[in-house]
Amino acid sequence: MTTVEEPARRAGRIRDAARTKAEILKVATAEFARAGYTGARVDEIAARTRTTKRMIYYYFGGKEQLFTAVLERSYAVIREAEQDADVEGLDPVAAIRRLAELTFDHHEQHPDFIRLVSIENIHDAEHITASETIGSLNSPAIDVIGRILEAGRADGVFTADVDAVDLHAMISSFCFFRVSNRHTFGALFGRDLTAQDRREHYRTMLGDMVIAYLTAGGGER
Amino acid sequence: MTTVEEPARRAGRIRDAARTKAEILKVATAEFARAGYTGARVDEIAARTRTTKRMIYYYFGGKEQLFTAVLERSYAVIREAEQDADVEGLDPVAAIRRLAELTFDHHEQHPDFIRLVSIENIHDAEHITASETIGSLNSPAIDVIGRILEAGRADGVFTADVDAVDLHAMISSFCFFRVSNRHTFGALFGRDLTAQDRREHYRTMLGDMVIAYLTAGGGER
DNA sequence: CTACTAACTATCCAGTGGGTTAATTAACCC
DNA sequence: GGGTTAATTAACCCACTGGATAGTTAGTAG
Repeated sequence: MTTVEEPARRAGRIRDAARTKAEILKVATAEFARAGYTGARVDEIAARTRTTKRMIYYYFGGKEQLFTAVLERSYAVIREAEQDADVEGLDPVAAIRRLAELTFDHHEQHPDFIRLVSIENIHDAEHITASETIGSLNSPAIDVIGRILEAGRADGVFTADVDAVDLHAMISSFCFFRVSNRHTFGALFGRDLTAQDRREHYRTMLGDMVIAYLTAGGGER
Repeated sequence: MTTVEEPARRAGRIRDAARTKAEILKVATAEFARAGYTGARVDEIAARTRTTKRMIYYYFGGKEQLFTAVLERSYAVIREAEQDADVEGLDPVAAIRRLAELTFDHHEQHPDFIRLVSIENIHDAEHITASETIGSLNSPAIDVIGRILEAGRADGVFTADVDAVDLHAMISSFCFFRVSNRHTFGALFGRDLTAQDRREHYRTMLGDMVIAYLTAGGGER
């Protein structure tokens, strides 16, 4: 009724390349995390965007490149978070525990990122490997751990023979597994690793484990 | 050449339901592990089998049920392996270390299983949850750990306040992550967690970590 | 030897999904 | 304000994919 043509009008048809691109990335991140690389549908991503499918190909080239872009952005977010990790001024033991807790918190707060990493591993990390922006710059977390380890050994409190990368692997494995495998673990053992009333328990457990390992008498083995 | 007709002949056209079913399962396991649930192609699975696609639907009903069957069989294999874990007669510390090493070895030897579990987690463990054969029976590993923990606490060597399920999570997380995330970890930090010349290093590291945690003075935190 | 059933093969189909072609329009430059 | 380009839309394409239909043959019971 009323004024004839132009039904509803294409409302927000304002041109903003940056915004459109960012919106596609955001939606794509959620969709890839939800359904996996193959399971994600380009049409579905487009539908949840204010743009069309063609825009995805216009800006990213294809599904594969879109997924790579999603990974690149996700890793960039993490790196930023790691930059903010402030453990200066703490003694080595407290610093490591703090860092482990930060890792724990970060994994908990970004389940979508965990899923993307799992998905990328299913695909043998081929996108990350091909990407130039991801593989190059090292994680700041490694440097921080390295410095704490050094200080701890100088103090004589850390006796374990590990380097920063391996310790990072140890901490990450616990945090990552708790989120990534919570579904199968819950189904198999009837225990929700991410239940809120167990959160502190696991957070403490992680810190205890790492510190115990680092400060162990060195007698065992 | 030689005898005319019947080119090669449908050689092994012998009827054997069990063998056909087993072959489909075997091929499907590899294909799902390789490409993920959505990425796996029923046609491809059929092609790698001595049978046809129709047989898959004949025996399993559909792609979804086939994947569930693959998971069920994979978990059954693990359970069998866990049954064989012989740690009787060892003192608690040695027993736990041995069990951790067995877990380590098993994860290393079954990367396809790791991938399947990762894939199933991406799908929120919906297949396992729906399956009747998997969720029901508990893992024998939990019972073994439980008994060792009890003995260790009775001896006074284990001071940590953990139960069997959580300790299993701790051990599994390290072993699982090392295999499941080796690609992204390698790409990011330039370290191959599954390199053969590092194998002993990580195996020892795992045992040290778990024992240190269990026997820690309990002073920290 | 016949009849019957389980195991198996060949072929087709409708919907889907990544990608494309081509036309349109907003913004920016001078 | 005319022209150029970047951003955007609409419609189409066709290989692929899970699944289905229907027909065939090996084994076996009587």
